Amino acid sequence: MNLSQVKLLIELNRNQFNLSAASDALHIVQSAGTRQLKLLEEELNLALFERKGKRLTGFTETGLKILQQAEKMLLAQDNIYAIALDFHQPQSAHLKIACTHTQAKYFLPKKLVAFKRSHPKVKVHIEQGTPKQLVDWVKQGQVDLAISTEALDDCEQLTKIDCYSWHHVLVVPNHHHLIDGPLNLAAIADYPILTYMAGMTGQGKILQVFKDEGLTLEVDLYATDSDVIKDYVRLGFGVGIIAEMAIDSKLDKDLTVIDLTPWLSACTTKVGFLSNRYLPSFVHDFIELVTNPS
Amino acid sequence: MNLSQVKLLIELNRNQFNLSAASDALHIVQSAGTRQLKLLEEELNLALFERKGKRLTGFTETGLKILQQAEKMLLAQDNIYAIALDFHQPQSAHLKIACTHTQAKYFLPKKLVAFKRSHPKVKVHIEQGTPKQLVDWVKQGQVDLAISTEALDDCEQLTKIDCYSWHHVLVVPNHHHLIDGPLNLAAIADYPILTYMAGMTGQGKILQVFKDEGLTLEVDLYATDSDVIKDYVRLGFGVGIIAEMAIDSKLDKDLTVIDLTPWLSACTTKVGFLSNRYLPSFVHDFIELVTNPS
DNA sequence: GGATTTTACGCATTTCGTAAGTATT
DNA sequence: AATACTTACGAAATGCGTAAAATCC
Repeated sequence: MNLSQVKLLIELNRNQFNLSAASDALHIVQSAGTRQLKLLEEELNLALFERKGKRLTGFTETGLKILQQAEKMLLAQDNIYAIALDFHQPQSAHLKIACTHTQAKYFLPKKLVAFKRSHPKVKVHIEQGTPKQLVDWVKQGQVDLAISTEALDDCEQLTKIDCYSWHHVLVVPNHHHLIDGPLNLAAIADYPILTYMAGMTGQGKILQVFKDEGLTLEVDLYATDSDVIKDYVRLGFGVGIIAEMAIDSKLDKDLTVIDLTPWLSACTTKVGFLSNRYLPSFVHDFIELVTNPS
Repeated sequence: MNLSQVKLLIELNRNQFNLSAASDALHIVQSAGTRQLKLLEEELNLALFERKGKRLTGFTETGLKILQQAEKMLLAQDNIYAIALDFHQPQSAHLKIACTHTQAKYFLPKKLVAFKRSHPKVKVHIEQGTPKQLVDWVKQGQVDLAISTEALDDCEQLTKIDCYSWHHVLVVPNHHHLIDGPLNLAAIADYPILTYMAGMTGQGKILQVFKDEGLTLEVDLYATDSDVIKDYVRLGFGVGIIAEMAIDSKLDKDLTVIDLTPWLSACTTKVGFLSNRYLPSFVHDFIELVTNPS
């Protein structure tokens, strides 16, 4: 067996079993690709691919198992190069974080200040997206880690560590009627609701709680962004349900914040990363930072 | 990079950084080994080994990190060959189990009967040893899995799944004084105790419970084997504390079994294996069998 | 007919082994 | 002196590219 043969398997998988395309990806002529595949199948003495005449149509059952191991081999190889790179230019290192808007704006800043203090030369990238996107980016190795309340748990491959727990709060304009009357879910449901998009920042949990009470929420605005929600609350569109850390006690004096802990259970924000992938020490340092309270 | 270079790293680690020995292990002449190491270090542009003049004395810090990835690469490669082998001769397959005496004699039999029924052609090996040995054997790949109550949890690399929970029982000859009087730990501690060796079958838990009560146990016989303990109980050496599943209601009619659940908490027997290592489907079937209540 | 895979042949590169030389214990 | 590593050189093996043939859609 050969590393180029292993790479060929990966590329065949990426290119819908097209030998020509896979060979191109490896910068060899197509006939060389055919030959290497043939050699590998001969060495293992089994068919890695289903064939329709000469064309490859997919992996065999055994081929699929072998592909999985092939991916592990190449990941480890990539890690070796990453380690070497890390050795040569620790200074020009890049920390790539994927997270949602709420984390980027309200959780990360103080963490990154601390991180920059201990690692002044590391460049930081913050990629924003939906929780599902974050997970994809981590899986594909585009980013080092993802910080999110959602979607991380759905992915088996990711190692997850808790960062912190928090609650949702209700935000209304000052002097809103809800402030005076007795508070309960039914009272809230009387107003148009502004909150997060599906799959973001614990939104599913919010809707579920109202549904369990037999209440239908009239959600008038779905946003990815806590600030957008707050602004439309200011404009009188309705009442907002957002994450508690999205409240800025100085800037949000025109809003009244109402505790929802009696009704909504806590959410836990986590950091997720691929434990198989080599991560430079500064990435581990950063994970340590975000998973330890303040 | 090259698979033979990767193998060379592994062999250098196994052979105390002796290039000649490592080269021998790879069936190449020593000069070829030197050359490959040089090529690899040149490609990565870093020193993998500490050197004293020409001699290699150990891995550098970076070299050690790379060694770990190299081991992952070769493990995945071995897995590919294992998958191919599994494909060609599923019939001549061998299931290698490591466990303690108690598991081999009192837990495995009914499981293996069921396993043999569904996989008649698989040959079964049962390797007995102390819990620590079992863990080593699994880590080194000498066996497919270990079944034990102890030591598995100490090993990070192993994947552990619970098999079943059980309690310790007190065994005494019929008509023993302990049967009539009020039972408590102090009463038991009045007699010489026969039980397992340190590190076996929940022994640590037993001693601890007595110690917590301020009692010192007079252990007159430590054994690895429940049957040995029972026999010496029969001979009047003292009272035995053994695992409940080691009682055979038919063969042990001359012994009285006394429940210890009020004092000793439950033990959990687990199966441990390397999740990185490829295990043929019949091994997974067996794990399923032992982790599901019969 | 265009795209894809297989096979054959010659050339370039890689890697090995032999052998001689250098350093370490 | 024995062991361990490096370097030089020719030989063997591996792997590539070109080109032509076969097959699929």
